[in-house]
Amino acid sequence: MPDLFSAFDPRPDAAHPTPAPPTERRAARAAPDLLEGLNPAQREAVVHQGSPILVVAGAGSGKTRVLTRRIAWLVAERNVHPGSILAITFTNKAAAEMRERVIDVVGNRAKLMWVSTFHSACVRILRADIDRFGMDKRFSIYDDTDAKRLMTLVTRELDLDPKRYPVRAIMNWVSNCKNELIDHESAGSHTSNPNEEVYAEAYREYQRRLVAANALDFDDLIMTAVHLLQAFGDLRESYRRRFRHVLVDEYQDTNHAQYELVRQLSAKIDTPDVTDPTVLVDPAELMVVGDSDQSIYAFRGATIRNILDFESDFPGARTIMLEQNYRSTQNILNAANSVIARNANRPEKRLWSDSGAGDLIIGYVADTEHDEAQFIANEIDALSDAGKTRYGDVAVFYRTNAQSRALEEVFIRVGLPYKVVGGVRFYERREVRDAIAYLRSITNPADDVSVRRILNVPKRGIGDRAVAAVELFAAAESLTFSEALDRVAEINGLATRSANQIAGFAEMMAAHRQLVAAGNSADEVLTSILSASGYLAELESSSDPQDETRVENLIELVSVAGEFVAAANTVDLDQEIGDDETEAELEESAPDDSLPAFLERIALVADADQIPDNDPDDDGVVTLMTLHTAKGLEFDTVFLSGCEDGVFPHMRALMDAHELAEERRLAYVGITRARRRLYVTRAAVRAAWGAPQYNPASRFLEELPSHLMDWRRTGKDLTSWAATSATRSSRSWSQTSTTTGFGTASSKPRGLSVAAGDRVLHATFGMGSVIATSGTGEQAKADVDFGSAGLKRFLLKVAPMEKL
DNA sequence: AAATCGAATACTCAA
DNA sequence: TATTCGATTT
Repeated sequence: MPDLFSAFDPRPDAAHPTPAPPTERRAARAAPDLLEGLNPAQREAVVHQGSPILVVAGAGSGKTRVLTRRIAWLVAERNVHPGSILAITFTNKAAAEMRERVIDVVGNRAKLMWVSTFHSACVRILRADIDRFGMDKRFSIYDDTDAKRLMTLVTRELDLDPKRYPVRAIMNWVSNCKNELIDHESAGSHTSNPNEEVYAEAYREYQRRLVAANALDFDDLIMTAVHLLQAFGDLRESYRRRFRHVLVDEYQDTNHAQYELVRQLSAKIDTPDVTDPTVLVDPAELMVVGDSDQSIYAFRGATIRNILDFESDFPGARTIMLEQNYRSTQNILNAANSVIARNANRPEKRLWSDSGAGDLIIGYVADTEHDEAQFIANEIDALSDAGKTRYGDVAVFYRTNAQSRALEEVFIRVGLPYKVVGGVRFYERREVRDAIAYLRSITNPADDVSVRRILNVPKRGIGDRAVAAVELFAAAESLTFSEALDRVAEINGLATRSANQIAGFAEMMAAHRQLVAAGNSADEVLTSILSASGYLAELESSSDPQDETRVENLIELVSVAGEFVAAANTVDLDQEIGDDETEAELEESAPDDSLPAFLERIALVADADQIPDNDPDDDGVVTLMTLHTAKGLEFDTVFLSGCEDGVFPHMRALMDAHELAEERRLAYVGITRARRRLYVTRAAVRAAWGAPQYNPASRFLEELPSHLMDWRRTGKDLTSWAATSATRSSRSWSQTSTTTGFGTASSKPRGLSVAAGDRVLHATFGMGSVIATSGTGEQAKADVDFGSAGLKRFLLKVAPMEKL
């Protein structure tokens, strides 16, 4: 890979604003087009030269447009070589779109750009040079589930009490370390309590096993890429020479590791090549785009520090603000502004639009989540019948994936076409994961987690005892698990049947590694292993109806692989690459339909990559997704469902000011996705884990100016049973109802009845206020906020508590 | 070694 | 509610 970089000289970057255009025609056409329709601030961002630049882009202010135009401008006007551009986007889909649009303007040479997500870019860097850290270039990428499995093994080995040290907690801690670029060796010195000493030890062992399996988890992708650049000057230099322009989208959601990566790539070149004066010594031009009000990924280490401190991080930096919104009506913007204004310590910023006030925001309070879904379905139908919108222009948002169920049930019943984005993901289904584990075992035999997953799937009679014997042998001979399998004849204490089965398994895997080595494409290898392993046969002969859909999913996976292979082998014949590109460059974008390439692709698909395309020729489908997934998108009509305290904002955010601020930003993101129509809905009663939950109105609803609202149904309209404890102000309701549970009135007369909004006095925690109630009868519980003492949940039957 | 059943657990958000 | 885990049985 480094050879490829030196195979071309980046052309001298245009110091002059209007360089000689490659062809007269292109320049004559492209130059005016690229700035057309941009406001002055946008225009400035597009043509800015030299110093680092931060574009503060409010929601809907046309930042994607700015990014795309700027890249096109760089290539068409400033004669920048496409291969020297690195653009980081948030999703692969966004990357693909941006690439397409630039190709439209400057032609196929644009394919030489790196337009990708942080993770894809890092994988690319690692695939090229991770062997310098002693790892194989065919490393596996472990997702969250794989990582969790591995960590569970670690805790078992270290004999940690899973109650005291939950796997989840350890993983979060490790993840935080990696986001801060703290490796397993130095983690021990970053501990502040005895618990963390244990975490650090688990980190060390986890990492040791990860390396032994020749695997990286998601956080490693970024951290290891940064470490690679930090460790090897020549590598660092070659990337810095290569990338003359670095552009980063959604900068507010970068974490420390990502920030450091950007810095590494766009830093000054330390050792200018004095022998060749044409080699550039200036650092790459850096442009980052973001909006601190849309920062919603703190839970995975994102810090708005990066955007707030940009000017001090990059001396001489310049900031451009984009405040004009081209997306939404003024009513929607005012609503968004009014909500986000409640967050403390934010730089003042107000979006404005000249597209008119537009419709009022429609609010609806439903009795149950099903009624809420029914209202949404009815509204969508009515809008569609009236010709006001197409299904494809409508989206329904919710805070958590679980909320999609009620919506789906109703949408199916009324026949409303929809698609759920995210949630139970395709690649997380058992059969798909099994198939992927097979593929990973083939490409990366050291991948213990995958090999062990499928060793006895389908059943081969290789049980725990056999696995233990293999493990023992592997440890004694210091082999990987897979290598031990290959030498099954030497293993003692193995039942003959098991030994035979293992030998057969090892042979099968070896044969498939041959297939890959012989250059067979990903879909061929997949098809072969599914039948050779007997996996498909077992599902097909099963009588369990669930297995039918499993077979369908596997067929789907095969066809995904087929499409991948086909796409990799597609060459555009109608557009030719400029003659100034060398063979080496072309080779870099050469088709790769191999199995490792396929695995890499599917490891990094994001939820947002699955969003249905909006084909103007048909009606499309309604899109259902979480608020997080909705970031960066826009729809004519948006439903913000589940606006209830405890749901949105989420229960776990209620006690912490920072988390609450993040939830509010999430609300801001949700509201600003809407172009013309915004609905906010909530349900008084919602089933959670089987038991009904009564939630009060979301505090964000009160933050919407009432003159912008059109309430179709309010808390006062609730059916009486649903109104029970559902509203903050309805104390009278609660006294009539909750006491009697369901027909067991006499059994527990001492069960306290409370409603959200009630004040209570607790024997140990003192005074608090009821946030929400859940369960009925004997199981009735209440969540009470005691201020500094925190939020507690009580079983009302036994809680030493009285109502005030 | 595999199948079956009941209990426990889990729902934030995600590359 | 739905899946997963572990213990128990065959």
